[in-house]
Amino acid sequence: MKRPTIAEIAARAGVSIGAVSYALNGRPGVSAETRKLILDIADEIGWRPSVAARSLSGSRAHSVGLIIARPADTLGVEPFFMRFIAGLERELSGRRTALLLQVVEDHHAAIEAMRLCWAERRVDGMVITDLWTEDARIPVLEELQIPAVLVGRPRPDTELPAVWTDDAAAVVAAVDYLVALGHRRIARVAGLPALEHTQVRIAAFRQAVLGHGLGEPQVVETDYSWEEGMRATRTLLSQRDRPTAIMFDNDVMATAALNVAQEMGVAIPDELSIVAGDDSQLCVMVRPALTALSWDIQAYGVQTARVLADTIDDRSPGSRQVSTASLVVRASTTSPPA
Amino acid sequence: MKRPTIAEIAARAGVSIGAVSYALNGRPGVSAETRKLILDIADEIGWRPSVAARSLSGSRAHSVGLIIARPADTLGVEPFFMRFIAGLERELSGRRTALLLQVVEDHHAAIEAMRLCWAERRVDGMVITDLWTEDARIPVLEELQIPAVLVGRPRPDTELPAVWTDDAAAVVAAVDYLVALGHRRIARVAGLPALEHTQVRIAAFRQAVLGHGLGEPQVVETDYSWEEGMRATRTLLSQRDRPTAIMFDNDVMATAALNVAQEMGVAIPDELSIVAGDDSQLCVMVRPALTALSWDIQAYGVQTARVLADTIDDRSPGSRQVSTASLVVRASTTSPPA
DNA sequence: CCTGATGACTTAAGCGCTTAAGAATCCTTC
DNA sequence: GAAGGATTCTTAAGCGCTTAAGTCATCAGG
Repeated sequence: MKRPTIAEIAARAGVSIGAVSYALNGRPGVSAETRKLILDIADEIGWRPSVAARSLSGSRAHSVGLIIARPADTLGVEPFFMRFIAGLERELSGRRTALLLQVVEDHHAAIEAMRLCWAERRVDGMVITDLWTEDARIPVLEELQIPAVLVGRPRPDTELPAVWTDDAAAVVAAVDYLVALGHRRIARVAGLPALEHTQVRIAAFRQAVLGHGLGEPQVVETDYSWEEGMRATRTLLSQRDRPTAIMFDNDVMATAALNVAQEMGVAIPDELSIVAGDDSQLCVMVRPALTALSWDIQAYGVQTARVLADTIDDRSPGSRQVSTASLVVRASTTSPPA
Repeated sequence: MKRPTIAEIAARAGVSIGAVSYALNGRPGVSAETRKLILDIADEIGWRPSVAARSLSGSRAHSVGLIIARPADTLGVEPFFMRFIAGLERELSGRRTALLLQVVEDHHAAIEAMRLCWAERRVDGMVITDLWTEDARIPVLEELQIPAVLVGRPRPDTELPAVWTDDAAAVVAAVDYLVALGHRRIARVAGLPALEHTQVRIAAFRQAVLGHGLGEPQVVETDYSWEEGMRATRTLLSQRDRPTAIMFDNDVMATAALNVAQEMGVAIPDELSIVAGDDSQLCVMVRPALTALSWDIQAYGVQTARVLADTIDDRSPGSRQVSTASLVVRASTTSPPA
């Protein structure tokens, strides 16, 4: 029941382990005949290389790391990560690379986890999500020279490749849509202000609204949670000149808004249009179903894995953009009340 | 910029690498003085053991595997896994053990992934979720003698330890609650019939209903998805003597029911009471908020990690039961119409 | 003072694989 | 027919760590 090693293959084939290694790795130095014999034996006894051994000599861990920094209870409802991970996997499994997942409480713990993971040589590279405007992980990645790919737009403060989607364009499209419906007072409930993409979206939103000559729009910042979505919506709807449309930075908060509106007697979509910043089953589950910015998260994961693999192999892939989100119109948006 | 090794520590401390190894592992054979010196140096140069090297000699990978078999798009909305993983991590990180996550399409692929993962010596053990009544993974685990823990009740077909929650008791409690409210026609929308816990819950449900002298109850089987939740609800509500209460096997389907009911003009909870089988933010997000069976998934993860660690260390921990789900009453249940 | 135990190390083998360097064989080529 | 070059292997070192076995003081007991 011992797991077979190349030594066993070598013994059976009557050659040295060196020859076996060459054969199995498709390198020159063995005749076609011998190679076939070795491969056949390996196949027969079900041999698989020990990652530990390969890592030790080849100095490759054959794994990549993903560290998610979120308080545990916020996790789960956000469908983003599971989709993204599924995408990563789809690409990684073909490359015989494993995904090491870590869930930690906060940014600080994430950096510690990163350092540890790297020091223990557990991974060859890392996927960095939830980028902050000022992100303390970047200098650490550079200091330790960790191959990594940023899930977010390319940054001036690093050479690290990024995989990104044109958030700005998507936000602009949504604003254009609302304006075309006749809305003049459009507000935004943004996510964590420390996150880079939050800022990008806010900026795009402002520009779009100003571009339509609608004056400085209102933007409320939150932490992406259900609770803050409720709070923000309440704040916005309690004002005198309350907005006729609100764009939310994710689907969870948009759902929260639905409840607040009901509670406050604000009809949706007749008195208030709502756009969710992420699309997921959640948007279809609620009534009215939510108009949302929909993007292919799994494809995002696939691309990310590819760029990371290239980075690890020193093929410096450069940043890559994936398709822009598209607006899926459902029942939560319509023209504003006369 | 090279990562430090024990050889460097040995050189600096003026001792052999053997001594360093003993000191760092807290084993006898070095004086307190020398030990302190070594530890200080290790700390100073930021040494961390290379997992690869430890794995090779110690024959421990210091990782455990979790393989999730779900079509990618079903993933995400179900908050279960993220919570569960967060629980696993909380326990594992303290044990310097990493979590290797794999997401595959189906059961068959899961078995392949298991075999590969084990053959490559990537993990020391595995967490097995979504157990089937007849589960092809069990014989494989036994054949390869893979340490594993089953997330589900102990089984007669294996010695593998299980971490489980008393699903039956929870279901019975929910039925009792509905009966106490006055319901006499209670139906159940169950999850995947191939899954073991689905069967357990169905059996408990039947028994409870029969025990109250309410006759054979109606049970519809589904795949846990939103779509089938809709379909099942439609089926149940289109009958002549339609149920006055329905218990769903998860939160997603219960949410779907809310929509179907609205669509069919069935008032909730006045004309139909709904109980969700899982609790999550989702249950609070919808209107009316859903009465649900709530259980501490994170704690489940923690216990699972513990039992797995013990299994790996050969401390044959035996199965462990975690706290039973409790019924959280919200707005979706009330007495049946007169 | 010698014996035997104990403590504090060192030595060296080994985990399973990669890979540079060496050896043996065969084929060219002038 | 000898030198040079391929081709096909073997040898052995090394990756960073663990650990059984060996060495050498030191010290208590008789």
